[in-house]
Amino acid sequence: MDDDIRDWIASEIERKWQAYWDDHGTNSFTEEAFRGAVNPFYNLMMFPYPSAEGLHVGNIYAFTGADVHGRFQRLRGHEVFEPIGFDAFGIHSENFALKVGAHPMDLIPANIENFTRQLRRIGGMFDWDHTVDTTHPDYYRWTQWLFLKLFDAGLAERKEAPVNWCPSCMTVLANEQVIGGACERCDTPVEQRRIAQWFFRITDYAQRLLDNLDTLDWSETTKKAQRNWIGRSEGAEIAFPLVAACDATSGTPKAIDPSEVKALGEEEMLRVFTTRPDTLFGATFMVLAPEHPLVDRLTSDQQRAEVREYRTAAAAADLVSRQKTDKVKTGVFTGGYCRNPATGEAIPVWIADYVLVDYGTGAIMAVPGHDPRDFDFASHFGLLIRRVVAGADEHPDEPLEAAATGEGTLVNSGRFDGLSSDEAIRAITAWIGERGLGELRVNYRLHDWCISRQRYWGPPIPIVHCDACGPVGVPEDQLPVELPRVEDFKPLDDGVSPLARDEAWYRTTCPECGRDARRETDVSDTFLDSGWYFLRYPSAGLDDRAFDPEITRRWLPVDTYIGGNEHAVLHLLYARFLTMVLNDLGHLDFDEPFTTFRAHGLIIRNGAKMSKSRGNVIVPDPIIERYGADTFRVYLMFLGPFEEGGDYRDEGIEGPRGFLSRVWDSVMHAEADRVADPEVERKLHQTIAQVTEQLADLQYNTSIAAMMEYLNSVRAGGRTPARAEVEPLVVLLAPFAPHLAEELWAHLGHEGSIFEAAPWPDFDPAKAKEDTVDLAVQVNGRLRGTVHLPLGADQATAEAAARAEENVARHLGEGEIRRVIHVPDRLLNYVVS
RNA sequence: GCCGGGGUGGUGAAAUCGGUAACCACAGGGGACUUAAAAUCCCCCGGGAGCAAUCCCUUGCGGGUUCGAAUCCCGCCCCCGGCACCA
Repeated sequence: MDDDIRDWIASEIERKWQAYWDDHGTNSFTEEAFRGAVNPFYNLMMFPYPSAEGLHVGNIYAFTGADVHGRFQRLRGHEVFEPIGFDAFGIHSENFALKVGAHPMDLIPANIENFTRQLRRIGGMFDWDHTVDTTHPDYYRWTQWLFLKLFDAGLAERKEAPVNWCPSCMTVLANEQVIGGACERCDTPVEQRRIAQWFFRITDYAQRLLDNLDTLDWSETTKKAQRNWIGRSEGAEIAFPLVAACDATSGTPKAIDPSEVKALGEEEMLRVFTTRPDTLFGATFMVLAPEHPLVDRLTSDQQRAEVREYRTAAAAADLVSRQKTDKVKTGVFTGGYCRNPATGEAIPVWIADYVLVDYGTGAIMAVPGHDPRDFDFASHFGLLIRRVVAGADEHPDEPLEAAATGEGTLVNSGRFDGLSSDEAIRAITAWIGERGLGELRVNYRLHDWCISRQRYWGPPIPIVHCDACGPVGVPEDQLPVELPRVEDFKPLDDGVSPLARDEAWYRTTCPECGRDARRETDVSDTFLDSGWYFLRYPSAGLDDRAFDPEITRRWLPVDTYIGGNEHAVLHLLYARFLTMVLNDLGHLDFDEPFTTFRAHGLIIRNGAKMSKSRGNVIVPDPIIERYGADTFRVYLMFLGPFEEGGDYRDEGIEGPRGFLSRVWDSVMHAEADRVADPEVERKLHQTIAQVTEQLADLQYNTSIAAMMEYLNSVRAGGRTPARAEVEPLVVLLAPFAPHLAEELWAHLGHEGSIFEAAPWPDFDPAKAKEDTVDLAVQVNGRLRGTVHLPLGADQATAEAAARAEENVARHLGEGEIRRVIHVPDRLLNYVVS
């Protein structure tokens, strides 16, 4: 029975050790040990959404990679906290419930039970005493508390805003949830609607979110994604005085009498943001977003009908077609003019949907000579295009055939002619700044975080609307505002939350004045649930506060966070923002939640990401039943670099299976009373060095390869291993194959869990050191032989040996030796001609 | 278009402070054991020439630097992911 790994693999030994861990609390802590942890390590992985389908291979890949890291840190002497939980609120669960005609309150517990079973089965080192379910009132009570903290701090505000509306899901989507103008979930084109929504003022934190990135040990791709998302740009805000319409039929700028401008008054300004204030002299017209508040003021009677028609069309247009960048530019002239503060010319004001209302000021100065979009627009409508920047070989009055976006010096710009663009940015801004018409300014693409959802399956936003007092926060001692069980939770096309149909629930009294009032009937975004769960884990179960200050100080920030890069901007940015807010409010003494973040790669099968629609999904359970969790874990980690993912091939698991089988066989038959062979011992220490170094860096595939190579040398020629040769291997392998390692550790006569008892093998450089090397011998850079030499042999020794090689000698005979390059212990290269 | 990551045998992939390209596996071929199969074990396995020794070619393409380039530099091509009318 010892000889065949299949006897233990599929069931008994793995289940035996899983039961052992539960019974002995191997993966959890006593209260005292938890609070008093000396060398704590918080190992976090992104918690799953408990779908009806169960864990998929992608989940298991991510969790295994994180678990290997946690188990490694534990064997290295840390007290490792490795929690798991369930992100169970949200539209995904709600839509699934609607589809199968069930209630999420009934479905979720069953899904969680199934997930829990699967998570245990894969042998994760999870602390089941500190788990979290975002749909449980004990959790979302504190999600609501968090909302109130932001509300009290003035960081949550209600405003009517154009929002992305998915007509299929019938809900508002965050900008982040709109992918290419369509709903990220159902691909339905998104429409615009104006609804009063709750927003978190994440834009207040834009610069800090950007700056702190430099201090974080995160995957570079993730940091870059965040930087792009925050989208800082430097430029200037410039005010263009409004002037009355002169000749509404003309689209060309015309000089205007200064006295006329004065008479009209300059108090009314159209403000624009530009990154190119150096091109101000080339601004020959203005463009407002159709929704811009000044459109009515600017529109002349003559143009009114046309403007109204365009605005109506723009408002109705879905965002997909509106955001198409390759369509012909559209727009209409308002009949209004502004005065270019640099040239003094009156320039026409247009509206067009290529200008976005929610970026910058919602208006631009159009510089068609040097901006491709403005060039397209001007060409299409016959507006003036003026060159104000010229390259070294370009004439100032040379006509432009396309927007010139390159560097150059200023022309047609009055006293600024001849300055470089860089110099002119500061000079021109300062010049118009003297008249109070401009200043340097920074803009961000980041938008405030809309957290309102007109849906059912989420935590109610803890606000009461009172006619007298306005929106009032629910007092903390009345939390949670429980989500009622509503049987008819299907969203309707009226944009009203399902909770608004439950009058008994929403009717209440104002906490401040006691008069009749109405509860907020929107629920909050799932990203709020997941934005703080890592704070709750260590304090899970505490019912008097969201998180305990002492425990939090000891365990946070998170040491290592592992998850998918699909959350690079949404989840990770929100979590950072909330942490900063809690830091500012004195609830946390750190302002970045995740010291180290690593994004894992994707599992590819048959050339594509696994998905149901592609039909290339692997259901993990049967594989685990057949091969065991350990084999599956090793296989997944061996596929390719963890941070890059890999191709899943069904036959590939045979390699790891055979490897574990040979480990088993080698340990079972090892001779206890023999000392290690010196050659094998050398190899062992080289392996210890490599595995130790690479595990710390999540380089799992090469660590496994190193262990396989070592085992091959242990078993070379069918020799019987000595115990001293294989016992350290059991420990090295334990993070990957924890059950097998436990069983073999016990077989070797040790008491207790390997993760509690075993020291990580010591690396001894002296023992790893080779005393001979194979030196490559090249002639003119081509390999002509190798010579076996003592380590550290000098050039004379190396040359003597090299010249004695027949093949080397032959090639040296071809010419005269011009040069000899000797890299000790690596190579010898003769340059011959 | 912009920003990341990548392109190496039949396949997954190693090797990147420039120094023997292809570790470790999978698939394939051959052999041992077996009545047979499975399992297990051993050998071969980038391409070409050669009986062999050995030689030539090969890290997406084209140049360059260097005694020496998968690795560094310049110019391209392709694939994956993200962002995208953000002024």
